[in-house]
Amino acid sequence: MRDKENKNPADIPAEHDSNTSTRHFIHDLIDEDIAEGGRFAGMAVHTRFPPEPNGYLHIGHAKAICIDFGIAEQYGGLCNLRMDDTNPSKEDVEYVEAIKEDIHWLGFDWGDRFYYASDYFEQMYGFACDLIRKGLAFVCEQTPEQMRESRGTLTTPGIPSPWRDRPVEENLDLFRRMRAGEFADGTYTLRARIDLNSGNFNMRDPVLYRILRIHHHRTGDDWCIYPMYDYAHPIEDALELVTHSLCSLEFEDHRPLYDWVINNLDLPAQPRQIEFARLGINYTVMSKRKLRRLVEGGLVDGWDDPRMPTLGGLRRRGYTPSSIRNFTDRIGVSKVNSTVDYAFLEHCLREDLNSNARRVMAVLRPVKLVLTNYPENLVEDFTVENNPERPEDGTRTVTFSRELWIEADDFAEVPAKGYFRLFPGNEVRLKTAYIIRCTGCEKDADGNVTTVYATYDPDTRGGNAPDGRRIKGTIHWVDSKTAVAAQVRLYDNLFAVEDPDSAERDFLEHLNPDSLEVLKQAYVEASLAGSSAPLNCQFLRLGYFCLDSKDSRPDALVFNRSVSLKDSWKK
RNA sequence: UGGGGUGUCGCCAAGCGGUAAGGCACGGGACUUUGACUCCCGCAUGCGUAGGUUCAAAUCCUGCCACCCCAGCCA
Repeated sequence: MRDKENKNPADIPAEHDSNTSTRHFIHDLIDEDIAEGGRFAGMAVHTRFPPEPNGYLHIGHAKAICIDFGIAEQYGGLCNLRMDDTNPSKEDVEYVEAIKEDIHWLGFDWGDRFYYASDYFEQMYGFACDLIRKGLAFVCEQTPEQMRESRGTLTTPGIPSPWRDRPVEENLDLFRRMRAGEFADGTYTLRARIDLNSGNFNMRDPVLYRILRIHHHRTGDDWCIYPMYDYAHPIEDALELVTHSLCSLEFEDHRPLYDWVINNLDLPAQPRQIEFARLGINYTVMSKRKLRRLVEGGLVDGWDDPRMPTLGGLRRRGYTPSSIRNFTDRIGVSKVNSTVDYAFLEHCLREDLNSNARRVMAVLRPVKLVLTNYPENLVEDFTVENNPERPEDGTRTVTFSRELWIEADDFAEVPAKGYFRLFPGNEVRLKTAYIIRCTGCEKDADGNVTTVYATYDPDTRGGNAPDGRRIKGTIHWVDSKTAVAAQVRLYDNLFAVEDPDSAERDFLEHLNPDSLEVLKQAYVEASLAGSSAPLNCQFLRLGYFCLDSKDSRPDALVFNRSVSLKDSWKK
């Protein structure tokens, strides 16, 4: 049913094309607009993603990107990328390239439609003069304090600025001189003349232009007056022939002003603003301001720390573009303030990596296993499948000898109820190698197990029992003769509480002290020697890991755990 | 107290007057050379709440309640 509206159904991943969650209320509204014709007659659906280049993109932006580009795609329309750079005090070119890179990484492309709001400064100035001529804007001399006082309160209307009825010619002259740099910063503003009685503060004569002598990253010092978002945005959209301007819920109050600008100017299009809820995820924070505090406070390893919800962080953590697109697609789009479980994001990653990541064996917390009846100098080769989900990915060879590394967790001197791994007297299968029987262990002075002893059954090569006996446990291992040492970083939630934002206390007080655990002496199988990023793989029975793009070197591997495997045993 | 929004399972979310989809999480079972994957089964007599209209209401009407956003020369 959904496909009826989708001009391009082939672009929707097959695994959820029967899922209604990809269709949502915005589709309904657009369908209505198309059916009505009217101001959208003859126009292709046209959206835009308009970030302000003042920080790095995070997964909340990914939701918006998927909606903006996704809807354009589904309707056979277009989506522009536009830097909303109307406030030079916060912006920097540094972010522009990073933003473009992140969007491309997600798999979206804006073609030749990359724009800057600053491209339109001259036209915006002209439109402002039009508003003045229509008596819809005036130059105001109120200070910020005076403006705040005369704006009124929730229950009382605003009172008119003393400059509200300034004659058109005088307004035109003053506005021209504002632009010419005749006045100091903050001394004059251009304001819209709308409705001081409105219950909506945005309509109580909002500021349209302010004087700001700040070097702009693109226009340099050409301008000393800059347009405000509420005035600039509808013009930017209209000039680009955008039909549907999608944004988040907090702009609902701004829509009347958006429409006011559209309706009072002679623009080439009349875009419609539609608002949706922004993404929240538990155990993390999403505001740029807070993420910045984490970075600047040195609490994380930069904007791309693998624990960060930034696209850079998720990428370094091992998240794939399709896992993120899938996630944003499946959480749906609505107007309800919502917080999605982090577990769902993890689910989407596991789902992707389960079918695509090659399996390897690695031992994170090594304990030596000695097979006392295995010949001292014998080395055998075993063939292992790279991905049981995808036989076409082939096989590889791992070596096997008398001394192996196994996971400390896979041995228990005294097994808990239901434990079916290695313990004295018990049999276990070494993945693809042999069935072994534990005979005991050796401990150091502190009681830590240092070596586990076992005998192997030579008749079970490959792990098959000729007598058909059932072996419940299969454990992973790495040959100590060929193992490659590696550092492995395990990550947990950055915050210890579900909603670090809500509490009375500062969000930083909820940081999870155990969000990072570094294992300096792990062992991975020899096939991984010399690898370099990007590399996603599954460490058998442990989880999905990737090479750290910053710190790993072919001769000194560093892995990040992207997400653990589900574990129905965990004590 | 003004304006704008939203309330369907622990978390997302369909539903648009005809008798509560789906996913995640969770619990149980089957399978298993990953305690993974996969596969079965279970999981809202209930849709913020109180009334009303109707043969029939999550869907329509009215009142209440709760939560979110807004008084930047930020976006």
